[in-house]
Amino acid sequence: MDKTYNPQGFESRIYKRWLDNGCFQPRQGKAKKKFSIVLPPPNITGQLHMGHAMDVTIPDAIVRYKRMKGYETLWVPGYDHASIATEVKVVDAMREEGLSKADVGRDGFLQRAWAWKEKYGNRIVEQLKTMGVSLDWSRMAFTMDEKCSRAVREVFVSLYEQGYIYRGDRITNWCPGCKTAISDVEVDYTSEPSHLWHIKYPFKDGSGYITVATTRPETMLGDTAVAVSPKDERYAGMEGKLLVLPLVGREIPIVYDEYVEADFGTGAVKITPAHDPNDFEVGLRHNLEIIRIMNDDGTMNENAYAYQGMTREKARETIVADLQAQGYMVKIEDYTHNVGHCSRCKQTIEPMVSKQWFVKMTELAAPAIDAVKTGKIKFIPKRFEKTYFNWMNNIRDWCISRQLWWGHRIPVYYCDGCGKEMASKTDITVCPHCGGKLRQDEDVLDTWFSSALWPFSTLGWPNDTDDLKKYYPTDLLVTAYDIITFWVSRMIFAGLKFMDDVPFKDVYIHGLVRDEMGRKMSKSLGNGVDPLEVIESVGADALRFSLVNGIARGGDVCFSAASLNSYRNFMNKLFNAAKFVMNACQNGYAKNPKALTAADGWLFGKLNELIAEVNSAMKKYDVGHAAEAMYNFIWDEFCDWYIEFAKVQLKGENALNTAGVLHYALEVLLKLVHPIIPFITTEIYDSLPDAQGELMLSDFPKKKRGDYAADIKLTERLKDCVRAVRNLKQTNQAVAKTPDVLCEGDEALCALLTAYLPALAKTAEVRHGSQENCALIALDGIKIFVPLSDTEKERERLTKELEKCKSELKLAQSKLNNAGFCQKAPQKLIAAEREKVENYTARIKVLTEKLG
RNA sequence: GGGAGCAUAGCUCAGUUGGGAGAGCAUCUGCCUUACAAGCAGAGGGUCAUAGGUUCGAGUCCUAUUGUUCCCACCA
Repeated sequence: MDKTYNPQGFESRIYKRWLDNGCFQPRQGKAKKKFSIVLPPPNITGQLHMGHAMDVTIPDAIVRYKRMKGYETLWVPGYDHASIATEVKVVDAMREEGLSKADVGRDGFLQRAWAWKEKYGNRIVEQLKTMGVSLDWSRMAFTMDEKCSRAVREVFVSLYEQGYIYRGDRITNWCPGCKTAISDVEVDYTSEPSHLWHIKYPFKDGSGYITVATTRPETMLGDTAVAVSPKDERYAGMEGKLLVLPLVGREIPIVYDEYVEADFGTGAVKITPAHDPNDFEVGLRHNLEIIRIMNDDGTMNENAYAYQGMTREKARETIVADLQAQGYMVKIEDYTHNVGHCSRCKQTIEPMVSKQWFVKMTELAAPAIDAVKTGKIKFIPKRFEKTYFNWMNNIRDWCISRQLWWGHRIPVYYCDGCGKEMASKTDITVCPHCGGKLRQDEDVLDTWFSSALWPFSTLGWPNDTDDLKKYYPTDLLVTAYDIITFWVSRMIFAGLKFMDDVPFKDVYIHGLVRDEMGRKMSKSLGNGVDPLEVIESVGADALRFSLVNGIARGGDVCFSAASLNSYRNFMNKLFNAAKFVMNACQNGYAKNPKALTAADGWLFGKLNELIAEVNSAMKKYDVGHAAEAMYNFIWDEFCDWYIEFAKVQLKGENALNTAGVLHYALEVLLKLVHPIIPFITTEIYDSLPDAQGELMLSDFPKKKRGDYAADIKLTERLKDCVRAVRNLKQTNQAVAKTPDVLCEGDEALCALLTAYLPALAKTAEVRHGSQENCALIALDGIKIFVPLSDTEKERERLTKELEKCKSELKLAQSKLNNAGFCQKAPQKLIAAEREKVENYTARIKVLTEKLG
């Protein structure tokens, strides 16, 4: 072992050893049960960030715990092809060479994309390893590898043939930057100042006009009606009346539709079915013409009259100017509204009609809702079920086609000969119906289509593999709350549909990692903390501990340098405690240590309590609670108390046994805390005398047999006495630096004071007896006398303490005098209050006597 | 507009089925005690957002209010 804690010196060495020894592969254990879990696949474009670090630390702690508990444990790694994100990066890279997608063509582009994936895809994987994750790398999966692609095809064709997948003209969120449809969840809305333009739409018969209000005047070119509320008296009897569209001259009707609210704007809405989702619905109801006025890149198309070729922004500007010039503009109000932006390229989303593929969701969602309702799947914390239900109950059809090249190409073929359309699990070129030539659909699938299958595609489905039989359904999914809708809900319906069983039993939702000021870590703010830099400076264990601590409520975690520092210090503490133990064992130690002293028994008993607490927390996946309990135990109980006791005992006749107790306790603690901080524990365990095998493959500690209640009680009283003497020494200058101490009362306690007090509170010898001119410490069953050079201050202290005792006594008595309390409170509490009365009465007597 | 979370020490947060509030950091004081100064010991600091209610008893349960954060919807 090194002289100081130096994680850089051993973390990578230990990880390599785990890999070489195949420690992460499942093996049968004592529990005769399996525990399986899949990793949320990070994007191949990604660099490790704190979100990943969190995604990985919690399950790793749980997986390591289960493994040590004797479960046959499998944690499946993999990564995601990230269709749109990757395509954007590859396009960017090509642009630097002066090339576009059109220049290189589909095949050329895909070649480049795969090359890109080969080059960068592994980066995130290597970065994950520095976190110490015990993923079974031999089962590494990729959403576009052969296995996963086969699953995607199987699912698509099956859904297609069962009629769940259809193609249709629908309004989608069109991104003119990425030139593809994107799903609702890929749109970010921001509130932006703009205007509400009020425009005159004259009647054809010359009898005046209607004023419509709009936030997007450029879309008027595609208007095919004006809608009003049927209840709006201002427009009574006008249904079907024709208007003349300004600048265009097209005649459009007034329609009545419930969607319009009479009290907003002018009560009249221009209807542009091709460029607004609500208008589209109105259009369907009234059988209106759909006129698309923009190209895929957001410029105005051939339906845009004089404005053809202009950008959206330019067209708006020009149209507004023209309307004003021709007297159609009634007024322009300032107006703030929400504008959608592409979450990838940030361009303004254009709702636009286009031909897209959809999955019918209502029927598929029903069993998925049921699975959570009936408790087959549990969310932890439970409140996230509401998010899930809210989403699933209002589910809309899922637009699964993307106008991109990087991804799973939609396996639908069109025959030029007979015009038939078919989906196929394998690539086909000749029409099975007429022998004609087939064309495959140009679009690719939404990335989430393949990740929805992750829990079974990674295990080999649609083949009936051993992995699938053994490990599906998985036991747990750990992820952040921001992808419940994207991903969790889709895995659930896919699992139920194709595996006829839930994909996982528990969903552990954790919060997001924020910065010290509570802001989301983001590239644009530049406030992201790089986990790799953290590992470089303080080690992976300190990072893991700081991520795991304080995640109790599924709330967000603020990552601060201060707390990271305190966990780094904790690692140092553990390291040094281990050094002390090793030193103590140098001259041998008892292999089966016994509770020869009260302190020994106290430690055994407290360790037993800790083991129970950690087990119960880990069973509930409450890693944060377990971590906190161990932190406090190792620092306070083990280091600050037992090691100090041990320093005394090691000088005496029980030295070998004491060394054995230390050895035992350290081994138990290393095993307990290993799941959270695997590196440092392994490094120390390796150095422990007589350690055998890999710590991560060893059995989780069990309670030591024996009843230690009495030892615990006695030692806690000893601790009280030590603290009281320390306090006295610090607060009263009339006490000598190493005072003589006398005590009388409880024999056993007096003996302990004689043994330990000189070392722990820096006193001279402790003898039996009593003395005048002393500070008096009166605790339960014992009196401690410390000589004073000046008794003035001591009188003050005693008076204060007497007052305190009296008020405590009064409080306890008033509780016991309360009839309601005595009748309804549990017996244990009543007894405790009675004991208080006894103790305080005794102490008051002693103090009163002393004060004279 | 709909829904959810949060409000506790100067700061960041714990507080498990209701039984007299805790930690880390920061502050102050004393210690180089041979595992650790990345440490040890001691101390100060909170009307648990506000107002009601249930209860023998409320930080904890209920209602309302205020502040704050997030999710969903996307009203021209």
